[in-house]
Amino acid sequence: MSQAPAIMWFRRDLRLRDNPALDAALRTSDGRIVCVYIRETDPTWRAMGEASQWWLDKSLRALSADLEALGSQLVLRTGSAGQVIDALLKETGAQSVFWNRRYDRPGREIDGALKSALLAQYISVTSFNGSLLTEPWTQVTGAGGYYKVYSPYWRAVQANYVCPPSIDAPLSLLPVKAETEALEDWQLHPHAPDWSAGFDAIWTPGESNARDRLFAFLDGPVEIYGDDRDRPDLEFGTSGLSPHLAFGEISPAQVWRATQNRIDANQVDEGHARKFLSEVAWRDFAYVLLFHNPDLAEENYKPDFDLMPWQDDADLLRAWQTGQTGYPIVDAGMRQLWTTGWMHNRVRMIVASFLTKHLLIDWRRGEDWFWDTLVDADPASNSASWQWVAGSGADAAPYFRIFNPITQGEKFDQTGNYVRKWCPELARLPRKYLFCPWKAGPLILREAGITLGETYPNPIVDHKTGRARALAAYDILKERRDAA
DNA sequence: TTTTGAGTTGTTCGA
DNA sequence: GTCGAACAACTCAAA
Repeated sequence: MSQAPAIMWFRRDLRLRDNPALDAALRTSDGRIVCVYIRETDPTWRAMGEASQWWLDKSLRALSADLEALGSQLVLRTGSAGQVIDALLKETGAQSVFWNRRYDRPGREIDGALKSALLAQYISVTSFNGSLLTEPWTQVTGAGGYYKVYSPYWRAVQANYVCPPSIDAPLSLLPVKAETEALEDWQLHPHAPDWSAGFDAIWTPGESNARDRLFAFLDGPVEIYGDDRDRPDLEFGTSGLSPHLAFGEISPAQVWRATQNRIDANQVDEGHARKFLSEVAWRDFAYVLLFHNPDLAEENYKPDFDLMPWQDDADLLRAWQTGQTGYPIVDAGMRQLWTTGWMHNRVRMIVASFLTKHLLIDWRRGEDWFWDTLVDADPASNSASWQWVAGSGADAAPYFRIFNPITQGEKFDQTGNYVRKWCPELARLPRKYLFCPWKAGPLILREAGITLGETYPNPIVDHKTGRARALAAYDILKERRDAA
């Protein structure tokens, strides 16, 4: 007697291994699983940015191929989740639905409503933690609230987290007939214009590539991660796992397990490896903040910041977006982002500080741009990190911490190769002037083939002036607050 | 309830 | 070049 099929609803968990919802669906259905990805049309949904859609396109392709190799298929549907799932239940006779949980407000609302509706029809619904180490409500302070400071949060995670045993991918699946839309028709690959030409050289979406990246990282770079993670001039200073994690092609539990195994076997330096795990836990921490502050992408975490005198300036914003600020480390970062869909973490902080402090532009403009252009754009990390830099966030940088875009370049782009790669018009400058070309004399500029204001912009704001103006803005903020 | 110590990622200035 | 102190005031977490 064959059991009824089960529906596995894939979201940001595009993998077959270590997928608790898929595993449970398998056990319920003897392998007769309807695997579906829904292009959701709910109006509360924040549409993915173009770079993320590029990634999604390739990731769905990879998942689809993996499922076909097991004898199944990936069903693609467009519509509201409720209608799509309802239709699939009717078409296939499935009697149970499985998914891994999400934590942003639209996602929770959609899932919660669907779950109630299905249970009312006696359809079984089971959800799992497939995307985080620990879920946002599990780490509780002595006073019973959620953690708002990372260090004690990390201590709690280390004390409480028990990494679950790994789950194998299904060995085989049975086909269940269901119509699917064609991925090509979704047109996820950027068009008008297609600015993704540089992505392919860096990224290969998909589960097997995510694992390759993890193990390549654990086989070498992790050994000195604590030092090299801040070096944008190194290709393998960081793991490069962020987009794979954002789409769930690999789970943080898999990352934890593999790293912990290396620690236990004394194959890696424990301090450096734990530093890496603490960065993975930062991703969880961002989800804690998002879960308890669903407006994190739109509203200041600290309401005081509603009084901040931001400046609206479309030209300055455009100069920042296009990498034409006249500060080489900032421009290098923004061009790397535009070309590859990714930016090194250290440089993200520098460009974010520059936008919100030197230019006094609202962090939401930066968050929007990153959301559209990052392949790893994540609803929790993106907003939590922008607010952290801007000073409006939880456990944020003190207001007087204004990154100096010259000394940051000198300190972290140690070889200068980062700026030389992304700002090739400056490549012939001696390192002494690489991060501040306007300080070079006319002879040096001429020898380097640079005409400031023509081949490379003059700084759009003077560092000292910009810093003083940002500090003055915080004074205004304080005055307004105290007056209120 | 009160108290105490601490808080991812920095910069500048002056000795 | 290198080093330590000052930069404010506040919130958080735990004793």
